[in-house]
Amino acid sequence: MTIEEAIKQPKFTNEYHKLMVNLLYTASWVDVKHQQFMKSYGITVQQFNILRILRGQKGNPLSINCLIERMIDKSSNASRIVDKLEQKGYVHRTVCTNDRRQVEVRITEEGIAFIGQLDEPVKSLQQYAHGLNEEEAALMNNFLDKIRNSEITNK
Amino acid sequence: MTIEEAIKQPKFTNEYHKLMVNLLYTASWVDVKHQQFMKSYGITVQQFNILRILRGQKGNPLSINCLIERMIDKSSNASRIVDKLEQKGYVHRTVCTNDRRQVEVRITEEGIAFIGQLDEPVKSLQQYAHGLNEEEAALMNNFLDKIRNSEITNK
DNA sequence: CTACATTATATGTAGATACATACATTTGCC
DNA sequence: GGCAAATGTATGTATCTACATATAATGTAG
Repeated sequence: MTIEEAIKQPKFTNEYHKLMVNLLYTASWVDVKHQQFMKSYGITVQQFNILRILRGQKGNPLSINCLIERMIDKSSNASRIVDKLEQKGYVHRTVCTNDRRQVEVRITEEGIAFIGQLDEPVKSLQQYAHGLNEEEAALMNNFLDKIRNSEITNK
Repeated sequence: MTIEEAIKQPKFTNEYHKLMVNLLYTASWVDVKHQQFMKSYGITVQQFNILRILRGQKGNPLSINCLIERMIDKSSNASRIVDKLEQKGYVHRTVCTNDRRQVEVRITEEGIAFIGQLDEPVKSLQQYAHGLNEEEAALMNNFLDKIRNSEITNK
């Protein structure tokens, strides 16, 4: 299905207009797929991303601020997402002794076990990118970076 | 800024993994820009999109279902978005006489005047796509369509 | 025509979100 | 040390969202 069909709009003013719409539409489409997948495991996409970031730390903790820096959608309430993960027993909070304003968030054994069980099925989500070959994927990564960086030059 | 820098992740497992993350991150980035812009005019992105769809109808009404079909992010509560627009006086609802289940949503004169005043400033949002030349934009549109269509073949 | 399924929209509800603000702690300056 | 600014996190609030359900109108099988 082309983007024109997907949103029943026969034509766009130009290729750039179409690109903005297509980008937002496709990302929303991918996001919904991720949401549905995560929901079937009783977790949200944001919770999953934070768990994965923490696992990548190999036992080292991260503060809430560091988590925000690494999140795909920089949420203003990472604090409450961590709340949920803590309720589920997947992460653990401790006050940082060096700087008592900071909170050290660490993944628990349960968290590691839980996310580990998702590793295989999660790969299927990446398959969405496989409509492209590796060269095309690399090119598109390049384009996406360019879009974000065009801000300064254009305004 | 590369996607690696943007989310402080030094490397991805492969170009496809990176693409999924980059797509979600960049779309969220663009979306936030749109949100901020629309907010400065007292409207949400979703409300704006519906208004623009209705204006494109040249006076012909659209049902709620038709609106959903044309929305970029197919919302489950288009009904309530139309509520907000009606409260602002930008659209008008009437029951369809042929099928009394349907609601005919029409843009009002006030709605046309309101959205008309946004035409020029909205163009600046499209500028985000101008980090690419027209050929690259077309190629990327092609890639985005491919990503959505890879679903069937891959699962 | 009646009964039941389907369609179109609206609404109730729990949870998530953005934004502003609060609170505690640390930093830097005098 | 004392005090204002800055920082890191949490929380209050209104709004938004997804999902389930309600309501009403239409279609259809018998």
